[in-house]
Amino acid sequence: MSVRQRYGGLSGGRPGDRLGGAGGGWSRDWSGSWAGGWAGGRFGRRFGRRGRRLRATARDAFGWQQLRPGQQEAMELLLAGRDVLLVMPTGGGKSAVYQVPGLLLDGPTVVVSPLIALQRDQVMGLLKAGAAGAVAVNSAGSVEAGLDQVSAGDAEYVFLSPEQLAKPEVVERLAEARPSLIAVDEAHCVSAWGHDFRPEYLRLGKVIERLGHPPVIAMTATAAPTVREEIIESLGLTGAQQIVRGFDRPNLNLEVHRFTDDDDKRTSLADHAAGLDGVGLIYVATRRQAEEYAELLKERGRRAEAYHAGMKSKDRRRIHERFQDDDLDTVVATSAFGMGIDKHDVRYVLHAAPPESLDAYYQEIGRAGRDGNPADAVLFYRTEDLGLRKFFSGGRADENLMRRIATLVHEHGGEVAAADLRELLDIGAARLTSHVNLLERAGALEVSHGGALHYAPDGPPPDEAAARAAEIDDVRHRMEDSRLEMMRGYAETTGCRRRFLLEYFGEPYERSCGDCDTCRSGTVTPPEAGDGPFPMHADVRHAEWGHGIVMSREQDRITVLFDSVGYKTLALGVVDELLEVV
DNA sequence: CGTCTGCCCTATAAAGGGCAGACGGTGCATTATT
Repeated sequence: MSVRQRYGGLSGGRPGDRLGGAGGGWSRDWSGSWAGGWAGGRFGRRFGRRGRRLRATARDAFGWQQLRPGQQEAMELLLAGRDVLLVMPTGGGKSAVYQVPGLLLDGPTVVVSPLIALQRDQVMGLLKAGAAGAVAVNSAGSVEAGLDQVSAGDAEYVFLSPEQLAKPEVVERLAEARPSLIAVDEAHCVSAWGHDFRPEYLRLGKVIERLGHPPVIAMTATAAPTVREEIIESLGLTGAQQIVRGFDRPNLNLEVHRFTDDDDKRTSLADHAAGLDGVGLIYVATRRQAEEYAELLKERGRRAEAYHAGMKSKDRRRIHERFQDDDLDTVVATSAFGMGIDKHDVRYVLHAAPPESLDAYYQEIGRAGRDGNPADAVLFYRTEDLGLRKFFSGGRADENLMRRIATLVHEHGGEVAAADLRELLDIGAARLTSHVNLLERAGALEVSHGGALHYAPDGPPPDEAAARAAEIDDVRHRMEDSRLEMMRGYAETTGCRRRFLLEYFGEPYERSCGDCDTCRSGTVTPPEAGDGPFPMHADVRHAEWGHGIVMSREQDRITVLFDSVGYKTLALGVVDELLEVV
């Protein structure tokens, strides 16, 4: 399957909606979204009756006087039975998009949420609004009691983690309640966490099927095309409509400060942060750095605290509260601090090290300037800092282990309990799940409702299955490496940074913003006029890497997203013989 | 992949070089122990 087929197909369902070969955009849904901002209106007219019902419910049950076009469009699609992928900035009102239709549809709404803290916030908000019952089913409380509440019809909204949904008995209970809507919150976790950290994320597609596949909405604040594609594929969304609201945040001042020496960088960042007004965030790569930088800022007279997952949950909660209440100037954090931040006047987000992808970077700097006032997004960068990210993404799957798993299940011939396999192989649950996930994608294993494994009737023999699974894992790692390379590209580009970011997210932006550090310093070469040999978003074929899509063009180079190896930046003049438009 | 830690080594003695090995993020759930 080609990138274009996948992208085009993803927003499909209504063929007339696609731009047929015009080459200017991938689908009308997208072009309408990124150009339109909030100023829509066409959907309200098109779905008059549903729109009125939705607006009335929003007003009567939640007290919202108006719905934004992106919200209403998504809600109407859900009421019409469609699956939706919604990419909308935090603070754009993503929660409303499932809450309102949830009330109108007959049956509970299942909300998949990655953090217990987020589940708690959402439940409290809903109960406060008083619109309907809500319950979180997780290890912080009684799972049994929560499910009873659902069975009794007392909970319109049920919040669960993917781990709860990996338990067959939980899914059975939910299925009996006949859910009418499934919302997957923070859906980028599917791609970011599913493959190793929290492999249950990759099982959600099966869960959705088991729950009868009611309309599904997957929601996230930031996702590049490859990530969107992965979410849709992994969740098994059918004919999903993508609603992508503009990525551009003109009030964010984009800068990169480059260093060769780590001490210089540290001092420079601390001095810089100490001179900034307002409340801000500093992202660091390790827990230890969080402590160190917090100390440096305290020495400079700022109210700063570290935040990372190694701290007591009580202290973490306290720091979060103080941050919200302006009782701190700066929180110095690992990636642990982020989801659940609801603060609109964050004036700066500084990075002491690059994250693993531009998706993660944009997610993190997106926490600045939600109020629309100017805010700084400054990356303090050394090339060496990419090494740690490479390490974190490391770990290739173990082909031998996969061969052993496949062989065991194959020879057994029937249903094998996961627990038995774990004991037999002496490995942890996460390790088993991630390897089983790969074997499943290779078409060798199937997981039944009860959670047991069996060999796929038409599956390849164990050896071949393991090899195929290893190849799937390999492609993913190549993709991941290329995403890190794009992070490097952003940090090291002499072109317009805003353009680099937006084109990464698939928004054509063939100009310079005039406002980022590179534009101001005059290093930006003017974008190439006209079409050139490789137009934006053209399908191309490379002699070695096969099919790809042109993601960005500069005067002397282009960046192509290849199906097999991810992002590659190619020098024009050199590459012309190897690359052709197809 | 890069950095930090701890140890050995040298040999007027002290401090610093060299080297091997450890460590590095995100959270769910569950279980055993106070």
